[in-house]
Amino acid sequence: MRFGGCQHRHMSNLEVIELPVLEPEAVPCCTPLTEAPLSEEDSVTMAAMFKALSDPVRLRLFSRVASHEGGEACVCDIQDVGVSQPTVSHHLKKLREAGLLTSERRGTWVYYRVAPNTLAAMATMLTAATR
Amino acid sequence: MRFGGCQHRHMSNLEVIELPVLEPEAVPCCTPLTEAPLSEEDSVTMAAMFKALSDPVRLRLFSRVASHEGGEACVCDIQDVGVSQPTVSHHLKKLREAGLLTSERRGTWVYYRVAPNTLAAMATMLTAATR
DNA sequence: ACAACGCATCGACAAACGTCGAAACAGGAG
DNA sequence: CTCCTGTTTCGACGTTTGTCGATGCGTTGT
Repeated sequence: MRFGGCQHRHMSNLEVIELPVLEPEAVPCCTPLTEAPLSEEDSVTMAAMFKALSDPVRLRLFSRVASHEGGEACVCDIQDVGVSQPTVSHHLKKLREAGLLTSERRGTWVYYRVAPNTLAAMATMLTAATR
Repeated sequence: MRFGGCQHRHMSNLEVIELPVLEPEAVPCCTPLTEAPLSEEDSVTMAAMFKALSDPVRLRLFSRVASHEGGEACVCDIQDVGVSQPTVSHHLKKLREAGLLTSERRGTWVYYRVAPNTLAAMATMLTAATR
């Protein structure tokens, strides 16, 4: 099959090779935005997380990973978002560096998952701020 | 008093003049990011909201407004964030255009408040995504 | 009327960003 | 080993962004 590509549903029991991820267990901060003004240091940390989701393509890629069955998706499953494949890879790297996604290679494919900690921090800042 | 500036705690009962605000009652979207992949249109809308908080200075300004007593703050109360006054004004405009803040002029001063709707949309996307 | 203050706008500039094609890298299949 | 496929990295390019000083506008007080 030449063009059949990506007929694979999360196959388990394969050798797992970790790819370099910046911060494995980093839960950055924070208190809700309404409670107290952000410190200069925390603002830099949190702004970087928001910046990761501040691009439409990146946001779509992230939502595709987050909503994918099994909680993970390989690049080939989500890469048709209207930009070239190198650009997709570039955006996934940004999401990884921001601590929003993790990735691991299994054979030929690279699978991305949502890193829950960072998302939780962002949610904490916003939810309590909704009054 | 020459340098006493900004000794004013939310004085009520003053004539209120509305400044131009882009979207008064616009609640953009959305479903949580884990539920379904974002449409291309929604991704543009939501990315713009995240982008508004993607700068450290802007995030600090927003948190200062959000955490200020009375739920509002005038520019002079929050403008010492390490950048020039025109830059502060520029960032506040960005936050206004993104639907995150509203502003109104009362006498000499301009007061900013948090617009709850937009924040709620962002929180909705993130909270349910924390699993 | 005039000066002083608070805030917004304008124009300019360097840095950062999103995008692409070309090339490199990694695994699997023949 | 060699080809093919999936993914990342590399340069390059045009656009956007954050920042500033100078200027303008509206209000207050003298």
